[in-house]
Amino acid sequence: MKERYEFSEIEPRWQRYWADRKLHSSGRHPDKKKFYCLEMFPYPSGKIHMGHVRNYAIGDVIARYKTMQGVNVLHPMGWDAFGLPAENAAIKHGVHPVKWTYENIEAMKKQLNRMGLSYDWDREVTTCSPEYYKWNQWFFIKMYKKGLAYKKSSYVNWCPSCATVLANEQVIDGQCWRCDSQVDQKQLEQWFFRITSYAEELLKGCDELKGWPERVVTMQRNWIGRSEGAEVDFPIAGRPEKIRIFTTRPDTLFGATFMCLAPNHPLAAQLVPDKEKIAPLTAKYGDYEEKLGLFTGTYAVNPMTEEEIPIYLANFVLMEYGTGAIMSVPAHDQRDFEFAKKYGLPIREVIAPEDNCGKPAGTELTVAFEEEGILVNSGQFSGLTSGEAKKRINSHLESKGIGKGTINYKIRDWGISRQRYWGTPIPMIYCDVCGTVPVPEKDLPVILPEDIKLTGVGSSPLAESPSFSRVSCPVCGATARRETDTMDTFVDSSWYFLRYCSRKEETPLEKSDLAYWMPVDQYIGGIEHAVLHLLYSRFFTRCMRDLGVLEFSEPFSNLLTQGMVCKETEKCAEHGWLSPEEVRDNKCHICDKPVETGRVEKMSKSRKNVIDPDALINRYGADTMRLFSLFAAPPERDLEWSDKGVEGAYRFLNKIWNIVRKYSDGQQIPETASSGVQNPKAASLLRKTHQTIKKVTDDIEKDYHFNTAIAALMELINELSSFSPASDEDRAVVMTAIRNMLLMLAPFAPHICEELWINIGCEPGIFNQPWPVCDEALAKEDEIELVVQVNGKLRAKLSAPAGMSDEDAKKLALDDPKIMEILAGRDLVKVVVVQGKLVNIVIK
RNA sequence: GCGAGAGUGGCGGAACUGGCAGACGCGCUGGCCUUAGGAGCCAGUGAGCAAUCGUGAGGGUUCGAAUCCCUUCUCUCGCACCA
Repeated sequence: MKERYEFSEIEPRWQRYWADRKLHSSGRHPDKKKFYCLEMFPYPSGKIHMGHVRNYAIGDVIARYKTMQGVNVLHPMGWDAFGLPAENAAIKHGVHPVKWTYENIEAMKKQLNRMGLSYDWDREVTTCSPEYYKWNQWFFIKMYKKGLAYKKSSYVNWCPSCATVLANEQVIDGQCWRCDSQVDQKQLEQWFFRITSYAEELLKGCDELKGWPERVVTMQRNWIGRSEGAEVDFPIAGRPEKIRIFTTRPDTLFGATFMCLAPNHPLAAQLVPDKEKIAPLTAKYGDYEEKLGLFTGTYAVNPMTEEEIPIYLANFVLMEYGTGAIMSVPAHDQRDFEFAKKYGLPIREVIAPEDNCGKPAGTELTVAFEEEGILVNSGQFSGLTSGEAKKRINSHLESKGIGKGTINYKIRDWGISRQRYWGTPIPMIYCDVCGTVPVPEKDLPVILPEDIKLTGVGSSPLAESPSFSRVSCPVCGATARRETDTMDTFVDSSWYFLRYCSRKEETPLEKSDLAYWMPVDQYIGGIEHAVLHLLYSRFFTRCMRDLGVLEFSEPFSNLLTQGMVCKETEKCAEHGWLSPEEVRDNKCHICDKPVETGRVEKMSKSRKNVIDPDALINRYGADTMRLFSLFAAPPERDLEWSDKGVEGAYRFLNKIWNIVRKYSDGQQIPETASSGVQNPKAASLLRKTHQTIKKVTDDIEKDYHFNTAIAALMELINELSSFSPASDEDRAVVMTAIRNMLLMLAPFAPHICEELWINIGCEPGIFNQPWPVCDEALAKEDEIELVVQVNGKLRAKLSAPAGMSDEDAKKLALDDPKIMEILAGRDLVKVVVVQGKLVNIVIK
């Protein structure tokens, strides 16, 4: 065995070993329990960062641990390969997105393999390959036919100078990222997925997400934003139109003393033709610093009281929510209250607090009473509770044909059209004769053409390609035109986890494969996808279910949102942010000025507080990098990077190397697991070994708290290294400890464990070994430390036999000389005994 | 403003169901070894001379509170005039 721990020799060798034997290749074994372990696939930017390292290290430990538990594990990886950066690279450097993307994938795959991750690369998915996006198109057509994909007019960011559509991330402070021109909103016909049809189901499904962090579920609920209420039509005095409003408080209808419209409500421009007057409202639209209103000069009729009430335009009323118009009930809505006070509008109480015997406040209100209560001043409905009144008023509205109870959602339909090149072509054809026609299934995929010039100027890149857009109509054969927009890349990531389940090219969604592997047992990724990606995936899964592709609704049983990787920032007064390499002895490498150490923040290129995983592997090896990122914090919490901490992890691995070397002198010592070991120190080591098995297993099972699992292994090593065996039996205990320690450390630091495993004379392939099982009898302490408190304060620690009775414990404590001294001359009130742990003596 | 999470040594973090606060690691101190140490090994390390005091602050429940309850402060994240 080598004297030194040479990770740079060991790691590639074992990576080759795993790959050559296809050790991570998974197949169906219906008799075995399955486990689908999935990490969010990366965008192939070309380089992995510490966030990836942490994410994938966590997933890899779980996958390897489950494998050792004898579970059939699926652990795939792929590439979220469509997207804007490839297009930007093309515009800036003239590299074709295809070349750029595939080269990046190659580079990143190498990096991932250097980390020693246990992926089944046979199942690799690359979303920009026609083999993959063909199915995006297939789904799109299926959804179109079910009415779940439709077209409507919507706004996009438009740069007038580049004459192009901009993605949201290309708009910086309202300006174009390339030319700084002011960005306009332009109306375009675009494709949408009708996610609102599933709003109710997606919301109800939230209750089933028991394995998700509560805050993610809450964010999804808020995003869907369900509220129950009513829609009511208010006639306009002297005009034919009606104003439809949405309210969650139909019980307050009698208190509506005015109305407000959003400044961009379609009626606003008709009621106030002078645009100049509306401008100040538009300028402060949605700005909740102050409430601004403008009287339109027109009145509406409150359908309950028949009163004429003024119609205002108001900056706080949003066109995006509800109907863009509200009835204003100043007595029972704080916003309306403030508005009424400002503009001198009448305030009428129609709800009285229940505990006030159903009487209105009497004195003038200083704030709105927003709670529910008893109706007053409400005609036939007076005296009812709010809850009852809502029902009756809703049916009253319905019988009169002026409104009805409705449910409103914040969630909007999902706009998927992108006026970009590097995405899935939307498989639709526009024919002057037949109208909008889907591409026939047999003609899929609609291939993204490669002979395209990307300039960043002009309309959608595909629209500039006549060979792409000109097509004959699949129905009538007439000359027609293809849709030239591409799909949002969130479409790609909404079902990639399904694609991994099958290997066959032609049946990407083999039902039996999906039935076996899905749902994902553990999904791991960043919190930044709490809403969009995870919600879209839940939506897609339901659509597929309704298309008969699969038979479940929730794709991810358990979700772990890992924390960010952070590091302190360093800044030079003259040269700005500095990377770790640019700081020497706390001084700037350019000007030698002292460096200011800033707060700990998420690693980011712009703040230069990044660590390059490749450099780290070169210096310490993948096992050290993995170990540190798992040890420094529990997975769900933010991790603060520490160079010294990395060295600590490296030291730990070296320590293990040296211990194993000390005992692997070529001759094999039989191991033991029996009780009745003579040497008490050896017995203690054996006990510690089994206690560690229990602790490590529990820590992994319980919330994947790898940091404490690793700490337990460190404790075992510490005890192991301070033990000097004197007999064969002692040496056998040492081998038991080493063997189990290697098995438990293997998921965290797989390479070194494989290497040491063969060095203690075992057959190669530590991951073929079962996970160790704790022998409770051996783990049990035969002597305990009995803590003695007097009035809750620690006064003595006595050693006592395990399993002693409470009476004996009490006696032992009271008989202790030190305790007797304290108790002398005091009244004994009572004695509390905690079985096998503690005695608390209460005295006066 | 609303909602969620967090606050523990010099630092990252431990502490089961209320039962020895500070596991493990980093750093620091001393020693050994060494031509040398930013290597390795050994010992120590919450504060305080002590009695004691210590888990953001204040109160409460309890024989006993980092843990449960109330009040309050700070930080992080999410939502935010949602009618």
